[in-house]
Amino acid sequence: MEEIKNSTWKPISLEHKLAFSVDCVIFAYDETSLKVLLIKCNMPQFKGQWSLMGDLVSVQEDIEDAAKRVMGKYTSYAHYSLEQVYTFGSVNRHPLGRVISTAYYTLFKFGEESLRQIDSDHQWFEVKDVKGLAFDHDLILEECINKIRKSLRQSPIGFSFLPEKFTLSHLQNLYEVVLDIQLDKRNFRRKLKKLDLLIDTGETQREVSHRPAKLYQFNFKKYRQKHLSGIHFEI
Amino acid sequence: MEEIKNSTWKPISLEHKLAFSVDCVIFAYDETSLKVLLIKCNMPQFKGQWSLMGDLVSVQEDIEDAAKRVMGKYTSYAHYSLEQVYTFGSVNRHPLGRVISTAYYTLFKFGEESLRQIDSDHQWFEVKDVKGLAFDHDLILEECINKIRKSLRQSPIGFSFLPEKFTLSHLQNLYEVVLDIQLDKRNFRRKLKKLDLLIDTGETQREVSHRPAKLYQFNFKKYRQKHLSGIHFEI
DNA sequence: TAAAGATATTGTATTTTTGACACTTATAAA
DNA sequence: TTTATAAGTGTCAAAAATACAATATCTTTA
Repeated sequence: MEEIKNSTWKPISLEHKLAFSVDCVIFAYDETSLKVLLIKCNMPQFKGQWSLMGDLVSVQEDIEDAAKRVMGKYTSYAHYSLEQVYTFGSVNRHPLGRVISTAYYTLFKFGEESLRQIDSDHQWFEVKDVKGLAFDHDLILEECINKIRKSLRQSPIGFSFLPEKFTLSHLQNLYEVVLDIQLDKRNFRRKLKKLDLLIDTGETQREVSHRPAKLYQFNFKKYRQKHLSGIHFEI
Repeated sequence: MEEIKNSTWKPISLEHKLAFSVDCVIFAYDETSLKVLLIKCNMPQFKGQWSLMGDLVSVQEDIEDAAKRVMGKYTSYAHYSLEQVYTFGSVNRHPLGRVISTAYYTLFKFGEESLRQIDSDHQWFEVKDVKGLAFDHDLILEECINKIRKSLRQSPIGFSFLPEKFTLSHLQNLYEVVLDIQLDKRNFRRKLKKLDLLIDTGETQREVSHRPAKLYQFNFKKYRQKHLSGIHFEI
């Protein structure tokens, strides 16, 4: 391997070679709660505990590619959002040695094709019930939840949770569940109308035993235009 | 060194040992512009270019401690804010090998003791004039500027730029310079009064050749209380 | 086929917040 | 005492946020 030198131009020592990983928080939303996918930790130090999905990053791999690779075990990640959240670098965060880790999260689309087969070592949990994860993963999850809540209000990531066409009630429910708040139906709809970022598809729901709702699509193109002109988004 | 195993319990290979650095963006504000401290890059690949301050993180060092160590060359960092911004992990971002780097920024207090002696290899630049930095530092700086602007509006980081006691005009000027906007004096003051986070010290400016302004302090304690109760801050 | 059940859709009145705008005041210097 | 300089202050109109309830449309069931 080629030699790396530090800023004072001395050859890099072993002191400066360490392991680097990505930890991926896979969120999903099922109309009643925000869920996170966890895996059973097989390290003796964390026997019986669950952890986030993660893996070491190889020297020839971009960290974002590593995150996509980890996500890719569970879904066709290309369709989903992927956000870097924070990098955790305490010396003792990993019991087997120095591992710095960057956390990413992604959102699973509701109503589309489901996960690739997951074995009994994997399980979905409601985020509000999660506690006692291995490593510093409680902290990582907490930061990711904070970030997703902030982003949900200030960017259009929520639409990644929903199918391409959705009703206004679906959208409102998503906000209520993820943010854990109650919203007024009329005020919510007025706000979205003023944002002017939804396309009325002209279609309505099928096979529901009540008045069918109109289906909308998010207008990503118009959003990007507004975003580039510095127009603020807030729900 | 102890052996690290990856998630499939095979011994870790050299493929998973790499170098990790921190890059620090040191901002300062001098009443007329937002400035950033840069250092001349002494690598032949970037001859004549400037770069951010950074260094490799050693295996026994927390990444935040490494950032403080880098900052500490220039100031008594303990008093200053330190924010992690983003981690840059492209395979080819460093010409001498694989180096993943986490970016931090800090804000220098205006009007307090100045920098430790900096040599001719260091220089302050107005952020709006900076271009053509070494490595991917243009990108890193851009991300830090975006973050600082966002944080300035949504958290009380601006006060880290100011001396403990400041006038409302100082504060307004800070917002105008860093955000590159114009603010109405009366509306700005009304907003701050409603936030109810400033303490009137009872003191006024000394030795100014005009009507002396009142001096205020930021009420960090009250801010923390409000913040914990989920009350939103926005200027 | 009529009634019941379920969810969708819509408007108004009140309060709060924002944005635009100009004069008076306090101090130092001339 | 006059002048220069920045500090400090209030109102009106528009926009946004909040609180609140009746009607419409579809399916299911009696």
